[in-house]
Amino acid sequence: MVVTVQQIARETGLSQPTVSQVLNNKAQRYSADTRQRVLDTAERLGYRPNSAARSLLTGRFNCATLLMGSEYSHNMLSQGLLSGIHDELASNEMHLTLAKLPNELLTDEKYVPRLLREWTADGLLINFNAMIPPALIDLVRKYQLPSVWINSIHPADCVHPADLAGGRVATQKLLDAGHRKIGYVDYNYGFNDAVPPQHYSAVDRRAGYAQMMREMGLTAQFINAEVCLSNDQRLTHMREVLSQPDRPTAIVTVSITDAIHVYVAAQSLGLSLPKDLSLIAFDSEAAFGRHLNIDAMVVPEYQEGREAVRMLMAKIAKPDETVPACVIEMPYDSGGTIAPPAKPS
Amino acid sequence: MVVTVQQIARETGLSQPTVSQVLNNKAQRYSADTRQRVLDTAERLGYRPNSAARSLLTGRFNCATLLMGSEYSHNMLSQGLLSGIHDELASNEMHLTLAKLPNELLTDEKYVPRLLREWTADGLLINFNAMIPPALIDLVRKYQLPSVWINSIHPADCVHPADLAGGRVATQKLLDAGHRKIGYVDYNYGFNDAVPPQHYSAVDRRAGYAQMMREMGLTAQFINAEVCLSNDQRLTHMREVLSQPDRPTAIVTVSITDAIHVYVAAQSLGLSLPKDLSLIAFDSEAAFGRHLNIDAMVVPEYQEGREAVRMLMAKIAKPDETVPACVIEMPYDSGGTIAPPAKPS
DNA sequence: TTGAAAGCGCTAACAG
DNA sequence: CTGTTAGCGCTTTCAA
Repeated sequence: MVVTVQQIARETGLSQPTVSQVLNNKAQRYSADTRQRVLDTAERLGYRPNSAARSLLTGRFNCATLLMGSEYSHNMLSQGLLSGIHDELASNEMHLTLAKLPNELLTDEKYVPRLLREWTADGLLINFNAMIPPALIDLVRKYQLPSVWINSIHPADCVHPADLAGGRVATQKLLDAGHRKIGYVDYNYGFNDAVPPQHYSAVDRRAGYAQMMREMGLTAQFINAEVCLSNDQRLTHMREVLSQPDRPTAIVTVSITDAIHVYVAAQSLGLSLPKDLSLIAFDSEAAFGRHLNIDAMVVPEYQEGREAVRMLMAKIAKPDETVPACVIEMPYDSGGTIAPPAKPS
Repeated sequence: MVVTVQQIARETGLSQPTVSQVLNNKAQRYSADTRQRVLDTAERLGYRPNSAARSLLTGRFNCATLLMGSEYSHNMLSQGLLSGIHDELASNEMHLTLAKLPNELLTDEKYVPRLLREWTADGLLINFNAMIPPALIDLVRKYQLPSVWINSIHPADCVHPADLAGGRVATQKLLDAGHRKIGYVDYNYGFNDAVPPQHYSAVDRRAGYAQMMREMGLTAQFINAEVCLSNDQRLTHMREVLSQPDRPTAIVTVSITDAIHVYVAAQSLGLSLPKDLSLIAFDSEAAFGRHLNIDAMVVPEYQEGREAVRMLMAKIAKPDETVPACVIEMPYDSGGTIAPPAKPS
């Protein structure tokens, strides 16, 4: 059935450690003949090293676990982040296991997924976008595994985008084009019974916008609602906003969803972008330019993933040292939706 | 450092196997006192079983590997699929490792990721949406690991949505509402230099639409282009189509991206949905209703994931038996974009 | 240049 | 009820 080193040893008439040595490329000291014989039979039999046996011996799993929340809004596991994590792990000869933390943990503190109950990985990447349950933090500490927080702010050992700076830059782009009446759209903002609660990124992006406007002596105009609106309600609301005589000439949105609503509302009012309205959104790498071309501050997911793994590798090497928080700038990508305002205000 | 059964044995003065037995809940035959002592010290020391040691002994890794292409268009790893796979694995006390197959494999046949070179998982889930490289198929056969194909059609051991039936149902919905001039939009269709080549799903969805139209004695109207258009070009093209006097009164789109283009183009022409135009799209679970409310045939990703794992578990149990292909119906979800045509044609 | 011996952490068999 | 013995597949000494 499964081919072991032992079998190759028998087959070749060599000792089991000899085969092991040859297969691991160590010790060029073996005779060319022996080496060839071993490699040939290994190939012929389809030998594959048993990672469990090696782990047991080395004490390393060559594996990191990505821990995520189980609700869509909690994890938003993006293609880019996953790719970045995967690629950087791969370049360290490590692989990735996935653990979704079910809602049970949030309520029933007893529940812990097997991946965490057992000793399976060398490190932990924690991607909880919002509402990190305190039980999780305890668990991580108790688990004593090198870990890095992704997309959340901690004193150290974390990586996240520069959302505040992103908010500033987005606003700056519109200011540079000559806009003064700039609105900020986040239809998920503000209502307390929101599920999930606001993530820091939404708060920071908004704050970046507000800062920039204040510094320029301009009035911030927040466009949102007190309650959670449906897509259609948002479109209607947005149409109302854009129908006002003193409507904003440019808009920043916290997400691509909001941006699409602005885009569609504008179209239906006969406003064309960017001639009559400028628009810039925060967007993920994977979604950028996918549906519509919209200027965006792009969440640097891939780089985040790579950076997180680099930090994790450092922590695995020196478990007792903390790594300083890593804040990654958001690049700006043009989508052709920014132009000077029609009539200078 | 790392706590082992051995240490608990020393700590409690018991033998190492005794501790092991107690921890594994087997053998209630131990004295209550002993059991308590073991469990307490295990808890106190923060004991965690070493999965490698167990794997070595049992010959099972309690783990499945999800194999994906590394290009966006190749994998489209959706939230739903991942969740389904994860949850079904979890309910079998298994976990998930991820392996992205880099482009090297497509060209350099020598390259194989470590996860496949080594003996690490009990089974393989293969999610290659398009262009499965022949080398991969060989590799899978050579690897002799129980495996299930996701989102691709094979004689057996595969799970995929019923795209053809989906195309028929989508068209039927519009027919039922009274439409006769029904267009089909797929801007990625038709040009040969397309990257990636057409996935079967696009072909089947289109074929389902065409079948239905033919059966009703109606003329199919395919809306696409000979070359790959940008988002803006698609919008322009769509506007032209919808400006014709004999424009379709209803549209099926192969993807949500195309649907958004139709939606926006319609809005900009002053056509409101569903009054002036009905629209139904194929959409993923994760994206449904996310940006805009649009009627959709929803790709049953979560269920696919669960089904794939169920099949895999069966194959792991009986590696020599094949499992019949599993085709999953696509549910229809209303988004409020279907209504009878304005003037009955 | 190769083989023998030991042991990683754990479970399963059997003996007491 | 509990301890002893053995061994999973592999790597790492160390001896020959």
